[in-house]
Amino acid sequence: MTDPLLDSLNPRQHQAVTAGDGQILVLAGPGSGKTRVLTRRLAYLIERKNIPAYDIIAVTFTNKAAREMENRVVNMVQRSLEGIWLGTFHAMCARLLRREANYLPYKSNFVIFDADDQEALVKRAIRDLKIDEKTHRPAGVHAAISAAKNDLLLPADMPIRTYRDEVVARVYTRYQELLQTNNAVDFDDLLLLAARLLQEHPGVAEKYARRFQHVLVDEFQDTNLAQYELLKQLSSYHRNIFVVGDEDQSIYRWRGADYRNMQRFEKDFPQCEKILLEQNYRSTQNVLDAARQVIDRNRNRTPKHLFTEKGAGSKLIQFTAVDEVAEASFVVDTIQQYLASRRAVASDFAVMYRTNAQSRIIEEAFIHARIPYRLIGAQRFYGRREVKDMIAFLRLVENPADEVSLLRVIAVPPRGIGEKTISGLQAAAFRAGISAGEVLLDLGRKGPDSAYWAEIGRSAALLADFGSLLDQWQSLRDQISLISLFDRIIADVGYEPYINDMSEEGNDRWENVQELRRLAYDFQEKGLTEFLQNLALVSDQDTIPANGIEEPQDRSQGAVTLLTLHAAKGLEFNQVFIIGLDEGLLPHSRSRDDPEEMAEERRLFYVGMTRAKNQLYLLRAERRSSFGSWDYSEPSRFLQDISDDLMLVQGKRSVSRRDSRLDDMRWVTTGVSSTPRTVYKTTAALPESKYKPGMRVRSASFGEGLILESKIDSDGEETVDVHFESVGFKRLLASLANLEILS
DNA sequence: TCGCCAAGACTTTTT
DNA sequence: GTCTTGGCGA
Repeated sequence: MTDPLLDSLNPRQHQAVTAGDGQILVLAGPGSGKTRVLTRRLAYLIERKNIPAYDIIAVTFTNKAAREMENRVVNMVQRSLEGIWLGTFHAMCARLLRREANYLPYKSNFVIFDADDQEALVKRAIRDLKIDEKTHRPAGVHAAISAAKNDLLLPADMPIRTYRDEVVARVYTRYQELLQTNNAVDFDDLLLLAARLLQEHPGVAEKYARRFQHVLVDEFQDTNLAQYELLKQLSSYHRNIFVVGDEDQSIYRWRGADYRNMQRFEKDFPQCEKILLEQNYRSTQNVLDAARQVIDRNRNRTPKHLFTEKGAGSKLIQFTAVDEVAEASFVVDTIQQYLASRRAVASDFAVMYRTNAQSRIIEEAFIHARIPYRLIGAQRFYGRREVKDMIAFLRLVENPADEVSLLRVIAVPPRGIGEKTISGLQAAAFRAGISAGEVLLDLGRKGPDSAYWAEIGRSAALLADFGSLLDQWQSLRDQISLISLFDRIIADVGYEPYINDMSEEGNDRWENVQELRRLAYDFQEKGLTEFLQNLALVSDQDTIPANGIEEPQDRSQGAVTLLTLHAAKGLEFNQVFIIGLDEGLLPHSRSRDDPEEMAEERRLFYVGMTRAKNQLYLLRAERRSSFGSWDYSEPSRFLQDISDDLMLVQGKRSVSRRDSRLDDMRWVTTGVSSTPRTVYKTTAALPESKYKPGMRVRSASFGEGLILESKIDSDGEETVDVHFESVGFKRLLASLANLEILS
């Protein structure tokens, strides 16, 4: 008899799924069936061990992973999953905190501030304390506060060794005060507050620890101290904790993740059972061997010997392009060749890069070649102004104390409320000891009878108008549906004509608002609070369709996926291009001086490599344009770790110089012809430029300098980039500059 | 108060 | 080259 739960598992997977009670540590290499083990384990506990779903907590890092697990388990078990705690760390913590809000200085309907809100609030804290914003950048201070929170440190616990530490501690203190008055928490607080709540209230900790007979954790290598502590607390009674992870895929150090939690786990639970999953079901042996050559240089890890039954497969291909445009066109040309020969469809491909900024050139190339692509991440939807505006209106209805949202929309669209009026409102709120939102509501309800009317003076009527709108929305909130509320807000403030000026961009903006409205549809039942929490906790990862399920669409061929290496974790593609294998980019220059950071760059590359099922392309460019001039770079050190027998090195494309007339031609790849040819550029037909890089020149106005670059545009006009000793970089028209050639 | 323009900063990864 | 910020005029 075959058992659908245990069917087709390899011996190691089987061992993990059916492991007994206690602490289980599964070291799962890439492509080794990690998700499968986790979902089967969950199903096994419920179905075979008769553990009520209610007594289980399973945590992941992304909503997508949680959803995927849920969907799979639902299909495997007869029983209902009702009552299970299955979700992301952040969502599970939010649930815990809302339930136990009476132990906290927050109301249970607190809002969750996203990255932008957090930075705005840090900025405000810095200004409140009259600290210089230039020397203490809000982003940097926020990063320091976030790091402290991930290490479970409150402002009072901050070690102070330098003046900077002292500044950070003060801002942190003020920042927390502001969050509290806004009835808001940030991402890190969700973890920190939950962990500390359990630490400080043994009664509460025991309640949850007794309930959760089994704790399951995905991506354990990415946990930070707060998460680790939380898991320990939750599993402290039954002591059944099942974690799955891979040190080699830990890529969130900068977010406080510590892969050594894997080792800490072994120390904290010496009797734990450790299971190694090494059989890979994704990649060819060549890809695995190359990946291993890269990752084996890291220390402090459990060596793994990934193997596959797929066979060697084809060699990796390395290509050196002359610049980032040539790099992009190699990607596009190669994909077109596959598509033309019908050996692949667009969705088989992924292009991965270290920094989001690299996506633009690639995007342009895809647009020109008319290959459909989808871009993951880069805040493209939730970061949009119009989307944030609408969310801010909704958050204000939910929680008028949310001053960040209030300030965001109080003058949107412009309604005569400016800086002065706002500071008057804030001053009145401060004196009354209540939030600005409450003052606004009072003005709206009572008009001239409000105690604040006279205090604020001239502009009180304008504030009262907006306050009255807010008041109406609040009372409508429980009477009408979420969608109706949404529409009502748009109508009341005249948002549509404000953002949609009928231009193409205006239409896009309005489309985004409509998209948000569609998202609200799914929360008609669950309500505003849930909708807002969901908006705060969705990640870009969550927009990637689940494995195997293609978007219901149009282009039956799907689209090429463009994404950062970070976003690639957990995914797989037939053909993978990793671009930008240059020193300074991958590994990134910011990791240069820190061995731990460098090791993480290596892991990041490893994660990217192991996404490839069949073919892996590694690309680099000898130079890249960075605002104005060219950056030249060496090949990434990681390339040198891959042995010659695994990799084919291809010649570079011959473009000797960037020329604006070629920019138009560059993309003229022949999409219709059956053999799309690479367009090779030559310099033969070009008019000679008078000035050449490296020449020394003298200018009447700037003195002596060195030619960095020279190009001729379509009118035959020559533009030169010169570095002058006196004034540095200048871009000049050769015909006007009258440069004298010295050498 | 608001919109326009110029100068300046800016590129690491994101729940 | 692009996005944000701040200053200035209407």
